[in-house]
Amino acid sequence: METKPTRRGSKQKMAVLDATKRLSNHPTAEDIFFKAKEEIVSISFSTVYRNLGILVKEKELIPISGPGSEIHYDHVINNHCHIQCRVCGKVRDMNVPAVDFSGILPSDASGFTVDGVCVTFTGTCRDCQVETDTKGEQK
Amino acid sequence: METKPTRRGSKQKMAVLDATKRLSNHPTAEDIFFKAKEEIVSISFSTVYRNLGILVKEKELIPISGPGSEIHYDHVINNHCHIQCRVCGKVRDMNVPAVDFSGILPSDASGFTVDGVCVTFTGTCRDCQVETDTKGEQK
DNA sequence: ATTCATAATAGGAACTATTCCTAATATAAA
DNA sequence: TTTATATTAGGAATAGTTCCTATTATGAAT
Repeated sequence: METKPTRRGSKQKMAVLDATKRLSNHPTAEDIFFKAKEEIVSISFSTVYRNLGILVKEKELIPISGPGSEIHYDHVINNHCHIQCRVCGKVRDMNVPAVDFSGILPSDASGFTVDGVCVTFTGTCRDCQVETDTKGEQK
Repeated sequence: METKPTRRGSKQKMAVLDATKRLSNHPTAEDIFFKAKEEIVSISFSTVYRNLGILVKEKELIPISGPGSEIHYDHVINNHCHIQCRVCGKVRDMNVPAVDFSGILPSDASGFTVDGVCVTFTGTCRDCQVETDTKGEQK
């Protein structure tokens, strides 16, 4: 059968994807919610979460999780690394080659099948370095 | 034990560290709480969390965060990779060389200072593969 | 040993991110 | 138009973690 005319792209789902792309720098679900609200005022948080989950399964987005509890989303789906600021939680891309997990042997993974890898560096972003300096802190 | 208790290592803090070591395989705060309870019945969740935070700062433990929301803790503090099962959340060590971030240039990190890296592979552990097969699923 | 200042505690409330539930609505196919 | 089903908004529920507070334990100084 050819293209099944199902509801593959509801307005809300498209709004979620668009919002993520327009924000462009690893937004959280909350960021995406407010951005999508600009298009569809009535959109709800659960709709955002549900569609984010769907878009991740469809490989339109990748989730990034680091030391913070929030999940960030990236519409750039090629294999690359991220760095997250320990202070403010901000996430940025890194210009270092991503880990290639295609060569990982089953034995290396102690019985696991491997389907992905998430490389997240941690550190302090420029803004937060400045703030720390200003306060003369060091903890 | 009869060693003089100092402020630096309260009974509870030591119980938290011991529990993590005895569990040995990347326990969550909850796992550690119940294990530590075997030593100190009255220990509370907040004491576990507070001491886990302290132990991480003191570099006695490292926190592991992956696709799931829970933080796992590792008492093996040398640089190594982990793999987490998408289905059950289990974490295991990986026999692949860890990413060496000592050569990361500031320019690569777009103004960030880099202080660590977390490499977490994702996949499905043997147990969960079996369960999936049993159910005849494939998603 | 008693007093004192303070570090650490237990317990629980509060918080945050996320998931779940349900009745209502929108959509495509018949 | 009718029907079956996907999707929705809204809010309740959950899970993991942090925060708050009165109380207790500790080491130092008397």
